Amino acid sequence: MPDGVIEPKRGRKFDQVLAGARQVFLDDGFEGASVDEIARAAGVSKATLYSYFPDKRMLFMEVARTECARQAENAMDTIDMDADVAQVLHRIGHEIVAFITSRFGKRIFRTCVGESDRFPELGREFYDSGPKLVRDKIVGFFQIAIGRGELQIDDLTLAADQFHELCKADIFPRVVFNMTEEFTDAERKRVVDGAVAMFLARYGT
Amino acid sequence: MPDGVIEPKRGRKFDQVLAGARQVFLDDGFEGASVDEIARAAGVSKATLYSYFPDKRMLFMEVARTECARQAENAMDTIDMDADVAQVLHRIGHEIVAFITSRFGKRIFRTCVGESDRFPELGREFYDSGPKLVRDKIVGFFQIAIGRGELQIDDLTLAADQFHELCKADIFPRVVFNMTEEFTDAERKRVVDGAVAMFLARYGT
DNA sequence: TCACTTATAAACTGATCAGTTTAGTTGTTG
DNA sequence: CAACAACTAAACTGATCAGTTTATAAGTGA
Repeated sequence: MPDGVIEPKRGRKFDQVLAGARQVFLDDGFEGASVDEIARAAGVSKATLYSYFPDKRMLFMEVARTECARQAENAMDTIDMDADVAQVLHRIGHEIVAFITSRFGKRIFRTCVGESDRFPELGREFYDSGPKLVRDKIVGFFQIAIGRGELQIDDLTLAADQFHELCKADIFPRVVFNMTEEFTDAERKRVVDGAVAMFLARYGT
Repeated sequence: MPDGVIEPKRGRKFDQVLAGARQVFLDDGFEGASVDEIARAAGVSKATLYSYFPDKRMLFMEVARTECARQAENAMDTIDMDADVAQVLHRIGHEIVAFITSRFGKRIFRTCVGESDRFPELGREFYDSGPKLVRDKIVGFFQIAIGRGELQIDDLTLAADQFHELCKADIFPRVVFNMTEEFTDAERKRVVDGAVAMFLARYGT
């Protein structure tokens, strides 16, 4: 066995199952998705699916974990922490808005919340692999900016949480209660500009 | 038929059914609650239950509507709009935190979010009979305070939404992702004080 | 070719649950 | 008492669905 490459976890169809599951879970949520449907979407038999994953929940967890990490990473990696404070906040704000209004963001949030009773570890799993990373990144940025004398903050984590929440004003309830499908650039700008202005009024120097 | 009193909607057991449904839905959510369980909790036969409500969804809607209105009303009615701005904001902030950390708040939110696919009108129903009322109340207060020269706000609804979101900083994710059961007074105070300070830094005169 | 692994379709099991039906009980009113 | 309404327990229907089993096929490596 040459083992030059990391072997695909088990069997050839592992990724195929995951991809099918991702699609169906994102369309239908956890309870809404049937395993037969997932198997069909994955182009795989149900027996094969169950040879990779012990049950539906574990399959869902795998999908959620993988996707969250992917999303949070490449959202935050695009941001240049050396830029002007207002500019960085604008960029972060727009990333946050983009996430909560995205298909994936809506879906994963809804499912985590809705299923959190029958699935208690899911919430924390999601939080740690998504929002938490973003918060840490924001706190890191605050420290840099404070060092530069551009911000003045005593409670760093509170400030990060406040900024995050500010970016959800107006938009979040409309998303979460299924009241608006798409948001215009103007709507996004209004909220992010408002968040940055408020944040700087409080913590700017 | 003397009709001196408004007759109880239909039959004697209407309220009994509603009370049972309220209890079980609040414990188990919509999908988690079984109609048999509701009937048992209400001390009523299933047939009787179905003589009052055409199906489970309508029963849930009735419970949600009734409860939301009740909650939103008596939360906001306790607030004296003539007091000092900072004081009013503190009171409103604590009411908001109290709601989102309450058993009812958690439960209704989770259910609305989780069920919003198979139940699209539920989200708006909830929003209109709860958060919307609060927002209108806050906007009303802003207008008074602006008249008094104590606040300076151009986009009133955005400001109201911002304040609402600020009061959820830190607490909301911990509630929604099932990470914290109870919050101390210190935790609540930290968030509400932070929200008021930030709000006044931006909009205070 | 043989042995082994991985896959497949399809039938099956067992459970849950919304909503209906049935056959009978209770309470009220005239 | 008779008629009627509201109510009851319990069985039933019909559907969904997670997870298993069976019997079979296809690819691979020695």
